[in-house]
Amino acid sequence: MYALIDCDNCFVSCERVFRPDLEGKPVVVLSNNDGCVVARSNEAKALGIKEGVPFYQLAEQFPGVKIEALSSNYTLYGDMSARIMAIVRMYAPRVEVYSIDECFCDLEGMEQTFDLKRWGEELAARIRQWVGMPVSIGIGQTRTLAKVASRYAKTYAGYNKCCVIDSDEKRRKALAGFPLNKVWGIGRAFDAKLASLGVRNTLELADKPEGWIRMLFPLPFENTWRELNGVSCIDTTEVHEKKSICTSRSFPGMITSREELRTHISNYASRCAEKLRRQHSVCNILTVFIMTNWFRKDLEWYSGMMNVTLHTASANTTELVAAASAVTDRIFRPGLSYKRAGVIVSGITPDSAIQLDMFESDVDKRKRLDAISGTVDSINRRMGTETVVLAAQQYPADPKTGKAPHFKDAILHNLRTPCYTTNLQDIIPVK
DNA sequence: TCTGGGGTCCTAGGACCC
DNA sequence: TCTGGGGTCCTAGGACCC
Repeated sequence: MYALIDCDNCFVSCERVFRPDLEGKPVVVLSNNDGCVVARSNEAKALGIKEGVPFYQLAEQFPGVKIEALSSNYTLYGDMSARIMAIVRMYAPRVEVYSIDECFCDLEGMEQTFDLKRWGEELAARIRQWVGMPVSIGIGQTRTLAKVASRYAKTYAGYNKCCVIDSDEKRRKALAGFPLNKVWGIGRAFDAKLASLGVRNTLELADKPEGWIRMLFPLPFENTWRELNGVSCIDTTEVHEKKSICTSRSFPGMITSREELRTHISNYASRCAEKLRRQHSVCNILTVFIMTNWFRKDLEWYSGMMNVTLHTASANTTELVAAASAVTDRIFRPGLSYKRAGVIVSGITPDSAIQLDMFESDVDKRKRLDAISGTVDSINRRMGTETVVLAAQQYPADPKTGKAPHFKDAILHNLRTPCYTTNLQDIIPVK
């Protein structure tokens, strides 16, 4: 059996722990640049606020309605998440963190000694008490069925935050009442396709013969179908080495200057290098992409993307920034207004086994550059991110203050809440 | 005026190699 | 006039997840 522990409206709930005045109100949390709605309270969902709507449209859609909106505060959410996962680990030996707001537990061997329904109820109550986060727990024979169960636990208060599907009878009953587009692995496109094939609910899909699935759907979909039938075949065991790492941003305004774009891209490359070093990896492919504003139909649309293969795999800031900068020059088209750009690194291998280039002439230079990156990392860890950066990452100084703005400030967060749990200055006073 | 960011896997076509 | 078979790599796009 598997359990899914899933936070209820995670980002909103994190904020409410420190802002109890937000309880009972429609609350939304926004994406970077306060662009889109990424999380909603139940009250906001009940109003009909859809996920992903642009923030500025809320005022048009809901005139006169008081909606509390907050910028996203990932430092806070990450810390809250870590606390929750730590509690789950006290309750189950094998925990797979699947995302910031959910984790799976492999419960093999626990069925005999525990009443799983009570186990789940206790865990949910403990997380609520210790961290303040409401969670819903679903338990089933496969991870997909655990997901189904967690949705029931979330939707109906009668489950007391934990729903267990532990018999074929319960499985069939649960699937018969389950909308296809809420199944893990079925998105808009498959939902539409299934509808056109006359499949009306999840049980009807599960009952289709294997050959039918295989003929009409791509490979990964077969796994979803098997899981619905109680055959576990989707593994979420944590992978420590990612296959690709991406740093990208949309700009609050638009960028026309090559130099400004290059400065941003240098910062993305630097972030990618840091992420690589954090997971003890190196990459040998670096991709840069830039694009104009998709939504501005009155402006020319352009999207440029280019790879560069590094002679020697690297996680070195200097080398990745130089590579990214060179690629940027090749895809940059003057006269356009750019809205979004990013750097992707791939071809990732462990940094313990770097294959040197046959023609690498100056191995010592590489070692020196790596040592510099390591030193910069430790300074920035201690003194704060971007205390030390390459000159290429530096934005022009503000003429008024004479100070150069930081990359981390290049995003708008007008409705930002404090880092209650990670910054001493932000700790709330207790009277 | 204002429209997120970070991943995974799969497929298909074109360029190029032998 | 007739025009193969087996690869790799890159690009681009589409599906899904959070």
